[in-house]
Amino acid sequence: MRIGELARATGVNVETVRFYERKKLIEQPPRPAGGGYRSYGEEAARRIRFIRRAQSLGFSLKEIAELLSLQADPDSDCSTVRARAERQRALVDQKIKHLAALRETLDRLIDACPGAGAIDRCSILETLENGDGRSKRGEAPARETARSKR
Amino acid sequence: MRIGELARATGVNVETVRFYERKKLIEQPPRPAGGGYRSYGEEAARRIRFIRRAQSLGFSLKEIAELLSLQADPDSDCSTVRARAERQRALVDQKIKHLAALRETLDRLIDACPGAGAIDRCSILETLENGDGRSKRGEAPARETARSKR
DNA sequence: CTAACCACCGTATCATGGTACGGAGTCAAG
DNA sequence: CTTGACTCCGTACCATGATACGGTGGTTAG
Repeated sequence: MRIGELARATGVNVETVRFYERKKLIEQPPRPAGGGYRSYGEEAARRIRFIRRAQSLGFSLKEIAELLSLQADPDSDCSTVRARAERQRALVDQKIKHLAALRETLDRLIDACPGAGAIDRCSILETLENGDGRSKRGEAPARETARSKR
Repeated sequence: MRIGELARATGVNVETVRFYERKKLIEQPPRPAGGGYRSYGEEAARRIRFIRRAQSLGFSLKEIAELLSLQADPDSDCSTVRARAERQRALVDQKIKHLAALRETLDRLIDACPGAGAIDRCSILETLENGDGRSKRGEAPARETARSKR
């Protein structure tokens, strides 16, 4: 398989394949001596599908790289992988809780809104202006990139 | 108030204030003629708090800019704001559903995992390899940046 | 008056997950 | 033997939400 075929077979962009190579998520096959095109095997396709499935479970590329190296390491144990999955589940739970609280607040705001009338008496905007959206002052927005204190 | 005081008062970084200015979320006061420091009023502080509160409800800076311009437009109606909030709620609902499905899948995987044993018989990795994680082939990972087809 | 300390400003960098581009090389068909 | 399709490669760019840096200039206390 050449790279274009691989990309088509796995439903990703050619550039994405190269991107994964740069990120060491898949191995770049050597160019044939004397020049020519790289040739990819089924292994590469399986890797890419692995990556996409893991992404769909919410794993980041970094975490996926870790899963892949666990997979490659004969000394690693299934319990390690399981622990990763559990950590991921806990993160997902956290996010769900956060979103549920958000939803609550939005609900309250929407219910309190008369739904018509001049903008300067909009209860939603007023709440945003003056607070009492039950959020701590100066609260950091829930970012994806939560690299703990730097 | 000078910028540092404003930043302290609102709990954000000075650079963040400037960043919001560049993004036109808050107005940059003119420098006094003849040089000197810009002076910020309570208005600026209210704006920044507005932004942080709206962020904590899941609005992006772009959406917040829209809310702010609605607020500034005397012809706009409360119903428009309400509609934004409803759209936001729908998005939150969608994300919650997505995460709940994720959680389900992770749960199944974790339950099926023996929790110990050689990595090459790990059922979690196997599922990622061969699929049946109930996800459509070639599924796009749920990204935040969902700019519809380009 | 001068040392700290802040403000100003443009630009660079971070992380995340890609996508795009341009020029050169390769390959197969006509 | 040329054309068109593809590959290769480095680098640049997209969005998102900041944070950092360095040089210059204003301000204020001692």
